[in-house]
Amino acid sequence: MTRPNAHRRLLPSRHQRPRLTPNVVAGLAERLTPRDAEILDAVWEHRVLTTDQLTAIFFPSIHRARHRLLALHEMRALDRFRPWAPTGSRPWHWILGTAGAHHLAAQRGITPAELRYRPDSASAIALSSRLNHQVGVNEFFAQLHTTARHRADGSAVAEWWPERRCATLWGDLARPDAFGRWTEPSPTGQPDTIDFFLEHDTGTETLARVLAKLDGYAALAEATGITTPVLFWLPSAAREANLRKLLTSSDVPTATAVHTPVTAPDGPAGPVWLPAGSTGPRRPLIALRDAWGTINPHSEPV
DNA sequence: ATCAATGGGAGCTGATTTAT
DNA sequence: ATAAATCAGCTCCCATTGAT
Repeated sequence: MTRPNAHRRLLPSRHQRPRLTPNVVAGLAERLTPRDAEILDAVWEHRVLTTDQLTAIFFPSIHRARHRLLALHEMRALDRFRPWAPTGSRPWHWILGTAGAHHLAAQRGITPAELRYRPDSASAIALSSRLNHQVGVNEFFAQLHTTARHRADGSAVAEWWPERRCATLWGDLARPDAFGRWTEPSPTGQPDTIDFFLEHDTGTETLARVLAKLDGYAALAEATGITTPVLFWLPSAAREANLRKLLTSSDVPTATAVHTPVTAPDGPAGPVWLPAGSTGPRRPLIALRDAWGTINPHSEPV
């Protein structure tokens, strides 16, 4: 009963997962590691994370990630789906499972109902037209985690607030895809930090509509007294060039980058950012602070 | 001593591309 | 048209490591 791997002999696993009884939920509490709990939390907060993304954030190797995620799946802590792909295969996409929701609620000291978890609404993302967008946003932060892990110098994703949390706080004015805080060590000893709002662009909105969001960000900056730069993470060089033509005047600091593997091989932490009004060279994420002068450094959001 | 996590090998599935 | 090669990703298995 206490051997987590014993049940793995039972195949096919999909049909052998236990029903959700109080016993299952209680058993989960004994078998989940602290990292497992973080995974459940992340999958709930960010709706859906792929095997690669969870590996980047939590695991030392893809091999171990698959191993543990499968175990969590069989415990009903996680659910998963695999989007159809025109060519080749896609990784598993992981979402919170019913037993995982119970555990997460207990961990937070609330009831499952208060968590507002519904299995069908959680899995709705699988068929949602926003799946690619959500996965893209999460990929941005997964790549930051990869950079931090690879450097092992103290660089870190200090904050990663999902769209839902941002909307709760500021939704009447602006609805960023995420709020983030990235830190890197500096020679002074005091770490460098940059706060940002992410606008992950998949090219489906008109540029006029994208641009119109900046009014909301300006209003938000005025309301809170904190100016937080907006980063546009774009799918193609053409899209970026067209947007930059329109970004010439703005009350909010902005920067753009193109997120193809060729243009951003090192992810968003690398020298890919071009501040609005600048002609180059492209700067690393951390260097954007200097690009706009000192905008209330180290200020707390909210 | 025990048990979970890790690292890596081997083999499987499902899909496409290339060769016969 | 059929078979073989190829590819990404997942699972099974075993030896080792690490924490308690």
